[in-house]
Amino acid sequence: MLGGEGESSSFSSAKEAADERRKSPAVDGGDPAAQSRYTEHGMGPDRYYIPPAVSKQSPESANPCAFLPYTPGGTVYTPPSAGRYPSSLHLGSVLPPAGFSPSAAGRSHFTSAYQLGQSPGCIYPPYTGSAPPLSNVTVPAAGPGMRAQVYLCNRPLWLKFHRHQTEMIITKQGRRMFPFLSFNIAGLSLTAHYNVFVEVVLADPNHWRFQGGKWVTCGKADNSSQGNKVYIHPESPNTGAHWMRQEISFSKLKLTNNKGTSHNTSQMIVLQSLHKYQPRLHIVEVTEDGVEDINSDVKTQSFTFPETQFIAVTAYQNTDITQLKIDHNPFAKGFRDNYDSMYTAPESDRLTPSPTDSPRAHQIVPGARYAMQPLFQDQFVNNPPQNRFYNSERAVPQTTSLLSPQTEDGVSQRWFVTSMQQGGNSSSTSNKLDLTPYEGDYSGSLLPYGIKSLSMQTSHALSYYPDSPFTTMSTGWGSRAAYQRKVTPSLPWSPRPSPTAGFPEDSDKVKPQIEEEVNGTGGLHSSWTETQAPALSLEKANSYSTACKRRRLSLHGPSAEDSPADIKCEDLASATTNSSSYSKETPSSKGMAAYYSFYTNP
DNA sequence: ACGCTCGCATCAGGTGGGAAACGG
DNA sequence: CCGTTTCCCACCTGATGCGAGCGT
Repeated sequence: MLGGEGESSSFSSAKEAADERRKSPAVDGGDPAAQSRYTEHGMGPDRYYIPPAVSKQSPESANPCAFLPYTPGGTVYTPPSAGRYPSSLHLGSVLPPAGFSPSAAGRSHFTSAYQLGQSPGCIYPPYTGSAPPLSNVTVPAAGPGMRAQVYLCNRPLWLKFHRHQTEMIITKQGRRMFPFLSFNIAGLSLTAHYNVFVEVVLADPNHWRFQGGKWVTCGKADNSSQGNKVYIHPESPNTGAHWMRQEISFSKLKLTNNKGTSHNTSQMIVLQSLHKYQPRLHIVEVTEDGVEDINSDVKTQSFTFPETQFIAVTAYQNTDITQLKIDHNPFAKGFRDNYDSMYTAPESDRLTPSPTDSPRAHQIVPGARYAMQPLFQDQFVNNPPQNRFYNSERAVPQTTSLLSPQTEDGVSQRWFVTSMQQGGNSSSTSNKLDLTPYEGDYSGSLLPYGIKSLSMQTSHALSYYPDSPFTTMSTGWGSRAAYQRKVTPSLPWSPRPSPTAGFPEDSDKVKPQIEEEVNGTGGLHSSWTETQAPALSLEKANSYSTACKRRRLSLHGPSAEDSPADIKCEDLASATTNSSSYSKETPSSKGMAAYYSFYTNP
């Protein structure tokens, strides 16, 4: 995939562009000036985000799949002294001087009030149904001033954590988020340049404490926090085509409690333990040099996904969260206690974690991880494409209908936030994401949920990696091949050229891409399944059993009903009989067919 | 001889657990 | 004293380097 000649040429040009970009203060994380643009400067940390209250279903909600019933309304809790808009964003000259009032300054703030429905076949009642595939979604024609739509790619996984109140470890040296933020963006101008970054703001004005098995408020939050609150995506600035081409992952974003950290500030966001935070995605239109384009009507758009709220901790408090982390985070595989049981399927059916397994399988769904890891690793519930993690947080161009998981049945769960003005805030201060819509289906069909998620990730997730399984499967999973194909380590700012599409000139391919994603099938799929079944080595399994002895039990004994993590592979298999694909005897050759069955058989 | 593929060893970095240290 | 933070540990994965084997 990356080996193409055309590709290399595009890469070189991209590299040059990257070099140019590095000069841009806006993107060079190492440049203080650049940093200052987006880092918190005097803008108090005292900005709070109050989750949107449950809203009445919007008209769109009529079509559960099309848009989530959740409300718009994410509001930003603004202490008297705080500015209304993301304070941490000190954009200086780049941003309109007068406040960041969405309407006034051309900055829009969106919450996940709208989520792109997945499409028919969605297993979650609230979402399923007539959800239109992406193609049917009203996506404004790309162009300057257009409002973007953002999908939280791994929303299902986030929801799993959210149900237990997500916790994120913060350490002095910085700890990556898990789940991490991963988005798909649509509606940007193909040729315009944008900076994409995440800001983490206080979600509420309280200090939290884990007591009696649950989180309770304990005094007021310390608003004196200081330090960087923004993480600029390494590939910023880049064209809209580039951002829309594949998922945008923030897997390398690190959280720290070390205010004095002087290194890697561009990769670290400073938080305070026991405080609740709300990540927000910002998309700022800039000039090619990374300077905000003052001629643009819509300069900045912000998106908030309530389910990504989390409480920063230095040590996990809720064992349910710990278990979820262990179950889904490949790097924590050593702590899994049920590793053996996970691989009860015939050797031939065991999908080896490696090379696709974990890291690539980051954020996998519990059940999925055991069986279709490689396939599902990504977004669905979770898994981000591998290269996003290790090569550059960014995906590979979605060439062959890999763009989106929302294929066919549109099962792909992309939660989409569209232009929703910041207004309409609910007075509710509840920090809980309103899961009403989900709870029903979520708890009731949790299993399916995960499964579906898994299936979804496939195409998309894989697309992230230059050495995506899809790209290499045809020739086998040789780890070697995968490695060799990995994107050459490039400068952080290097725009990642799309192997198949030149950058950014090929932006016109984005559209077709979307269409592909909607139609979603790729010949690659079959080959993928055929080659992605490397068996888990017994040796590995054995070594793992040792680790399993260290098993840790949840003090609260998460009930099976509400602890997704407890769902075992076998459970999934049985529970998803409909989705025959999950059968232990599922030959890898059935792969894709089975794979899709997940979607088609809610 | 040269280039390529493959396997292995090594290293870096990520993970949660647990004990020790810290601080109110 | 108790809650929180820090540090170290074992484990895991991916990346990288090296040498062996093979074909041209």
